[in-house]
Amino acid sequence: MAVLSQATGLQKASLYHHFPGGKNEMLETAVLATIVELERRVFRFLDTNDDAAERIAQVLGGFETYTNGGRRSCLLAVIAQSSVAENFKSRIGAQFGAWITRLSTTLVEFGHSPIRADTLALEALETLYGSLVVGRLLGTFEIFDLALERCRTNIGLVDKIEFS
Amino acid sequence: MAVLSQATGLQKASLYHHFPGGKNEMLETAVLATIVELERRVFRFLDTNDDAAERIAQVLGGFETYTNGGRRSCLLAVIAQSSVAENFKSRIGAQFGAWITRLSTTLVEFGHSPIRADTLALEALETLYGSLVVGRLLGTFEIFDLALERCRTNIGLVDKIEFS
DNA sequence: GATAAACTACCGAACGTTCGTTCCATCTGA
DNA sequence: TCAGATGGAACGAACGTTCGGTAGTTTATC
Repeated sequence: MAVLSQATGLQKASLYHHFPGGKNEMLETAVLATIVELERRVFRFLDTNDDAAERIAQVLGGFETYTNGGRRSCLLAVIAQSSVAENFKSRIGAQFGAWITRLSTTLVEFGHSPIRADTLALEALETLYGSLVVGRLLGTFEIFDLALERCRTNIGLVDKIEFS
Repeated sequence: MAVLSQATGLQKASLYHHFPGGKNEMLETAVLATIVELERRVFRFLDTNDDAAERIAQVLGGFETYTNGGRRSCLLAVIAQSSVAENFKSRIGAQFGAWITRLSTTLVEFGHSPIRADTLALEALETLYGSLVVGRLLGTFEIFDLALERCRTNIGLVDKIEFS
């Protein structure tokens, strides 16, 4: 509460005016807001009119800006670890499932087989979130960009360098 | 404190007898114990007398049992996310740096180039920790085994299936 | 080998502090 | 004028910590 009070510039009593449900409602609002933010800054690009390659590239770029180049961690990932958010687990799970499905669909449109697309979509999220975690463990942010580049290569957005 | 009290079967006052430094010392002990556990159950295998392929396989298998097949998350990853453990960040970072270096050395012995080995070592940890996080986000543990298998394939421990 | 002294592990009870919450009064803008 | 936004003040509960005491085990002393 003290942190929220300082961050918002409001006293605790004022926070209770906006969130009568208390701590629980505040957390729920934060979770839903994060889902909205991820949709707006990252996965929204899957549904534009650009061609598949461009859409995938925008998703990856969106995730880079969303995490500020790996410097900022994702609230959903943080609370998914702790036991705080048992209530939100199914909501978050369904949302990520939908995002992965949409990404996979776009990967099929890009040219991959359905099975390969499913693997690549899951693999991409694992790589991105994994590099966020490992970056924090190591105390460096450089590995995030490497992971992002690896994603692009695996998907086929970047031509592999050939030594010929 | 209540959780620790219940988990240990000791009253809070007794915990303070064993950890006069209070909450801080308890967290520090948990962090150091986790590092010891990871060394004992996972990375210790890098320094046995087995050949390189066997050692790497044992490390991956050790991580699988350590996380109970992706069901249990790693304390270090959890606290590295939060701002709780600013004090331990450098300690954890140094430790993971050392582990990655040792893994990379073994990968060179296995036959990879030094540069490729560095990449593979980092990539392996990212994949494993990433699948832990994404598994929790999705609410499923099956993807952990897939990620583990992908690690083995990338490293070259498993022959790719050829359709001939 | 018996006795006292010191040490160890443990707990009940209390303490000040912070947390989560509520009530009520004031202020603001339409 | 009046609904909505804000904060001061208070409250019970939980947290983090300390203190004093008990029971059991070692160690030192004769």
